[in-house]
Amino acid sequence: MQPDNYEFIDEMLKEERQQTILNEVELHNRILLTDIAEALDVSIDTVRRDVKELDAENKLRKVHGGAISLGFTMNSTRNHNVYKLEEKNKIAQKALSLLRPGSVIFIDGGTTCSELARLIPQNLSLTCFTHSLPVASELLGKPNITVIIIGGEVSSESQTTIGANAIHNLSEIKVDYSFIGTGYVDSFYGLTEFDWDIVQVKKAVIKCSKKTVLLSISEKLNSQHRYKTCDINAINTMITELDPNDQLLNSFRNHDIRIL
Amino acid sequence: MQPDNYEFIDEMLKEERQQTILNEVELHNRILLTDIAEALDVSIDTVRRDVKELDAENKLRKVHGGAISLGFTMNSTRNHNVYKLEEKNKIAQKALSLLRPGSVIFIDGGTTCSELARLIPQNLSLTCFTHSLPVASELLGKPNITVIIIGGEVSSESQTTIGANAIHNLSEIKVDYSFIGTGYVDSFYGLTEFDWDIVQVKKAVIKCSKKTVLLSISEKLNSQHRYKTCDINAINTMITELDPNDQLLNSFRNHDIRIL
DNA sequence: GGCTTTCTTGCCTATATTTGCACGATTCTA
DNA sequence: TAGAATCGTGCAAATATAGGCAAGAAAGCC
Repeated sequence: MQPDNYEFIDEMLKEERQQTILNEVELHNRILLTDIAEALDVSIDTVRRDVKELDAENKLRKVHGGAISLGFTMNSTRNHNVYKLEEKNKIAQKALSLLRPGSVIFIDGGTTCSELARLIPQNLSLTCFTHSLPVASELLGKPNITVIIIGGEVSSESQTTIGANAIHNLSEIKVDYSFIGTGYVDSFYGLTEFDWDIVQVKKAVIKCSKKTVLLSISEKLNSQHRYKTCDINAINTMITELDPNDQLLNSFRNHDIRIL
Repeated sequence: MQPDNYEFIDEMLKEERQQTILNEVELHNRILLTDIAEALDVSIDTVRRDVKELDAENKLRKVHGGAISLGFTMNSTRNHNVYKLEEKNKIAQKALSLLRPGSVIFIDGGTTCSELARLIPQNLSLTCFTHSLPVASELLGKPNITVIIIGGEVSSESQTTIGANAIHNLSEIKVDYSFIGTGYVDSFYGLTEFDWDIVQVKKAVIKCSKKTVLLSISEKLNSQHRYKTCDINAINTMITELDPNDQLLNSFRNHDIRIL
């Protein structure tokens, strides 16, 4: 989120401040307390108190570290993660450029993918498969998007469907692009995860996609964990918040990957 | 706010002063009492009294430290569905009494069913099927509940999955209880809906349930619409916010329905 | 005009609200 | 599980508020 330039007023009334916060939440769907505190030049405690009051009045929902709009979507989904939101926003912006009218795509779970879902423009018509509840919620408001949820048992941790049923359902579809996230990525070890069930689903996703696009913040580069989703070669396009020429991406250039 | 240069009048009448204050509020959307007091060269107490009177006359809204224009806050009242929330809560409370540890249940979409999902206690272990995203979200926080989403195309209006895929998925399961809502219910015409697709899904839900529980606010009693979900006899238990002996429920007593 | 009554205004004091800070508890991420 | 971020609470300083009081102005009455 780019902290907007608020009109700088020496003394802001509490009501004004709360109204400003509400406007920001409605505009961006979510805010960070720290951003608001800085933008409005008040202490974080004050913002925290304001948000708490607004929450009590049912004007928004307070979450750890920020607040989210309680608009039509029930993105009241538990803990909205606001970590590295700016980077994720940048990645999602780049990913948008791959979308064409009429495309059939899959969107994975995770905050970066949710951000992509959120940014998809109203006037773009798409068919979107997803196994992520937050992603489905983000997409629901957009009139030109057909949303299809992959059924199955819901993992409360990832808020996605997992398990045999989900994997089976994935085996019966074919999409043009899948946009997936990962816990860890390394040019040698490929994509890895902490959780076994998640790996199985991601494998199924990759299998049902003509092209696979990896969305990952640079922080995850050159890290690995226990269970392997796929080789790095299985990825067709890789998007980070970095400039494509950044040296941090050097080790990925030998592979047949498009880097955005 | 730059204190405007008011025409300096040695003795300003109370009426004039209040009009000036009103003008300022309309112009800037907000004022600080201290600014006004200084600008008009009267004591802060006088301004405070003026603003208090104007507030009582509904000309502006007094807040701590200042006043804001009435138009300023109007924009934020998006209707959030809190319609008849108390009744729905009462219904959900009654429905809770049907739940037993280990039960396998289905929960329909709609605000009454969401309320039921919200109220399910943390320590009750259940397997819950649902085709409603909001219901799934409510259940996700509860550690002892296995949540399974029925896959399919998502209807943005109802925030539930519908269509052939959802119906097929429902045909492959069997649950002890299903808790369903309805658009309209009448002892003669049965359960009816405005939307054809919704009806098809509800039929599939009823078919996969050993027992079907209808949750409906009394407002919907004795109303009907275009498409029929099922006869009233298909319902095993009916729950409204009314006392089970209420005369409004008389026409349902001839049928083999348990009324809670 | 003289008198009282009412209204307005400013000042004072006790109380309430707002705000920022400190510190331990809690939650989140890795 | 460790480290960091965030949260909640209590506290103190600054500011705002409510209500009482009194001086002065305005209005009504004789």
